[in-house]
Amino acid sequence: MASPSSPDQAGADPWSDLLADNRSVLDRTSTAERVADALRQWIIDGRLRPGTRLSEHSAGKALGVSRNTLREAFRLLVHERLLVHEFHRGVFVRVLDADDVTDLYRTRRLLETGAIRAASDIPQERLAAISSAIAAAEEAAAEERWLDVGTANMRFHQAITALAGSPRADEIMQQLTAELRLAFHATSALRRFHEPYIELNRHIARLLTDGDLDAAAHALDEYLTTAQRQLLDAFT
Amino acid sequence: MASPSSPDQAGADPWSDLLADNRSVLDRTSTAERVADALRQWIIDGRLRPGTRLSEHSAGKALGVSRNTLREAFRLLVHERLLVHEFHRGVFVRVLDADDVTDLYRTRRLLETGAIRAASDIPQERLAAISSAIAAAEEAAAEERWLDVGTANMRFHQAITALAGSPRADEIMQQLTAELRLAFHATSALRRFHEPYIELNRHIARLLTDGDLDAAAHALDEYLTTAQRQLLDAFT
DNA sequence: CGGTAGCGAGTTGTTCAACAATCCGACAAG
DNA sequence: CTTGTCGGATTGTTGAACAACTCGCTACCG
Repeated sequence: MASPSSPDQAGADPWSDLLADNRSVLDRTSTAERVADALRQWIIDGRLRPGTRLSEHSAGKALGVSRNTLREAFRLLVHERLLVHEFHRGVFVRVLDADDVTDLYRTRRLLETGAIRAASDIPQERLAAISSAIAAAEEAAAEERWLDVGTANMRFHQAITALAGSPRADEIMQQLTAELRLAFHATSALRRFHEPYIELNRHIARLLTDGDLDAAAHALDEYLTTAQRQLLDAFT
Repeated sequence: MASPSSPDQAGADPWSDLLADNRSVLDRTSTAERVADALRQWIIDGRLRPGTRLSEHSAGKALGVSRNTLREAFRLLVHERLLVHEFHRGVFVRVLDADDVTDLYRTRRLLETGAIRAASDIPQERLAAISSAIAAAEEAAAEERWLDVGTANMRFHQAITALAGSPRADEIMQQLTAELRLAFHATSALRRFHEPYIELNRHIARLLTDGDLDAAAHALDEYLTTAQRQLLDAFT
């Protein structure tokens, strides 16, 4: 149903656009991908703790999919570094070590400060996306929903990366932030880890709207350094 | 066989090193990954042209693996963007468009110039890796093996990225270069595309050894701009 | 007592066969 | 020339089967 048969009612122009949108939505109905989406969300939410083993048999039965399909989903998440696959031993939710955290921040610094420096003539909508993320973080903080604060905070950094205008950079950043969640959950304990950064985010956003890219990049660099140190300290 | 039971023969030290090497070789013997490696190499070499369709049945029979295993390999390469998967239609060797090329260079610029700027006190071995890549390119160029020139050229850029000292950045860069091969093969025709850049690479390497990071980053930026334009032009 | 060899249960790696869902080209009808 | 419709071919997904492997347990031996 909803077939493209219903014809020339009004001689409309904007057709192929609408089609392109729906295509991407309808096409992506693969069971393996949906399973991967679910698992990813569980990991990000912390419902699956790092180190947890995911047995193919039980996980497959729990999700109602076949073992083969589940394996396809596992492959996807292994490639995203959310799971690790040990040959003949199974897949586990990844547990990050200090080196991982260090590298994660190193890469983020590369991407985010690079995105700022590469940006010139920032479009209004990109600034709006940044502000929106900060506002969401503030709102969540006011209601003490710290997990959501973390999510909004990540959205802020993704919006920063988006300044580069590069789909690939965006995707890489998305993966990095998902990975970073593993670190948060590994340390756990700190529910208020994100709070102090909201104000800093505001500051950076202000520098960006003022067009002072260099100062913004510098502030972000410092931000990342202190955040990294704080996370590493919590790692004991 | 080769079990760690054989004990204290000689009080040898260099054991775990040798183990770590072989472990990575022996452990990762997954059929799917080996299939993916083979396919990846074929794509990079240009033996599988962009747009080629890979039917599960025939490809599986050709490689002597089951359909399920082949699917796992496909998933891997789809995630690396070397293949595209269209639902219920099959997998194809990816064909890049102009936007892809633009974005590829945008991301490279982010990573490579960022790596240079982030580097301070470049270790000797990293400089050696860069020089080695250039030397390999010169050698291949002298013998007119242009495909190898391209490979060496990519190695140069990977060595540049390695200045950041980030495993993740390295891996991202490796993926980007593999993807870029698709563009080269899509345009084909230009066998001498890489040649003029060897000298430029030398120039950048010299700036790096002199410690003039800013100039190096700037030169690389220009390099990428012209390379991008040239590739886009060849795209017609 | 310590270590080690081997057994066995459970899990993963891989293949195979089957069926449902879907795409594609061809052919017929308007 | 467009629009249904049909059938073959391919993909999506499942379930079962067997081989290969890991891990904990036990019994054996020094």
